[in-house]
Amino acid sequence: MLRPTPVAAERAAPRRGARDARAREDRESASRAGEHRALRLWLRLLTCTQLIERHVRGRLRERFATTLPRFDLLSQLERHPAGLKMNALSRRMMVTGGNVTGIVDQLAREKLVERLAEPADRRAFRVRLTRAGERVFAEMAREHEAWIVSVLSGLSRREHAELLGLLAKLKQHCLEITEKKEPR
Amino acid sequence: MLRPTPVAAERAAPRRGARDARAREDRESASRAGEHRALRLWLRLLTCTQLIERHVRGRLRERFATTLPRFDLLSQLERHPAGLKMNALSRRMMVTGGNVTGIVDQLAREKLVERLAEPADRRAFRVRLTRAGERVFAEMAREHEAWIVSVLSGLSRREHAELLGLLAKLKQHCLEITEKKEPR
DNA sequence: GCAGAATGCTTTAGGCTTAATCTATTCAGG
DNA sequence: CCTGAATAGATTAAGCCTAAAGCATTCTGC
Repeated sequence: MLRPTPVAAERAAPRRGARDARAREDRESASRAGEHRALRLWLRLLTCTQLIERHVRGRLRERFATTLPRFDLLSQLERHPAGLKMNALSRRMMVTGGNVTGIVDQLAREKLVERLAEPADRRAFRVRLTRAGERVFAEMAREHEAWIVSVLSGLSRREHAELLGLLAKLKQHCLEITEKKEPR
Repeated sequence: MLRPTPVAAERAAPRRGARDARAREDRESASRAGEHRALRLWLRLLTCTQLIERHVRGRLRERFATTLPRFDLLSQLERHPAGLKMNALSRRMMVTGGNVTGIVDQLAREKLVERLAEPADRRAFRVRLTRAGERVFAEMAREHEAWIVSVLSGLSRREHAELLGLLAKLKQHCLEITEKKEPR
């Protein structure tokens, strides 16, 4: 039971060389197979993420009339009670600074976050949760965790660990590649 | 070696019952651990997808002055030379119909796709690649595959298969959950 | 036939996102 | 000091995306 070939069924078993008319396709079959493998993996990764993301967005919307970016920003602040600067938020959320400006504007208007002057640097300021923000976020976070647990409950504890490990490796490699290209 | 507790290092090993002051935290530690596990897995999945997506978007932009949704739409059409109806595109791309309308409008303006009347149903039509669209897409697809292969090259062939299998299971479970909630 | 439901697509309003550009402030060398 | 570079945020224009509403056409059951 070392390798039950878990996805063997995916290729329609086109016995090699069985169709002369398709010789051109067969010619590059080795490298093509490798490339298709990567492509399929990427598409599946994307699909999974989108499915979960859509699920969560819908829930946030119907339960709390809010959005994922807003929730994400609040959750970053919740992990940093002293507050975060705009560029720190931008880096952690993996979005551009202009984007953060808009979201903070909204949340500040709703009194869920506040901008605090940074005495040491008059260009910058700290964004921090208000009391109301903490209360509202705690409520949302509780349900949010339940949604995630539920959506991932199709995998066993062990599979969770395996997936986490594989994604760690993938993430590390992505960071290396993209850092090389965009040294920033 | 049946369960090497792969994520054991992540919690600061609070020996059970060793700290009376933390009794409340320890009480729910089992379920809390499960929840954090799921949350961390989800965040990592999201990060990986975003890293790759951003990489690809940047490349498409700098190399072909195009965007991922446009590329995605062309690639769907490339797999269906006879053309696809709008709602089929919408389903395959996992976006709403109104969105597809806008992207097809653009691509049609650039003469990369064309709308063909559907004699059997005058409400609908087929969207199909033009010759120019085929040519342009072939060029892009070639490079795109190379980017994906490169970005996934940090994992071995075997790890690719494992990841693909785990994601298949996850995807299946997501589909079941979201279908139940939104029968559509 | 025909009324009502369903379907295919578009439009609209609003939020997210980016890249590019701008202003204000800080920093680094001379 | 003072000038130029770098940094922190905000702004802008343009594109993606959604949900909801609207229009035209087709289907269904009577």
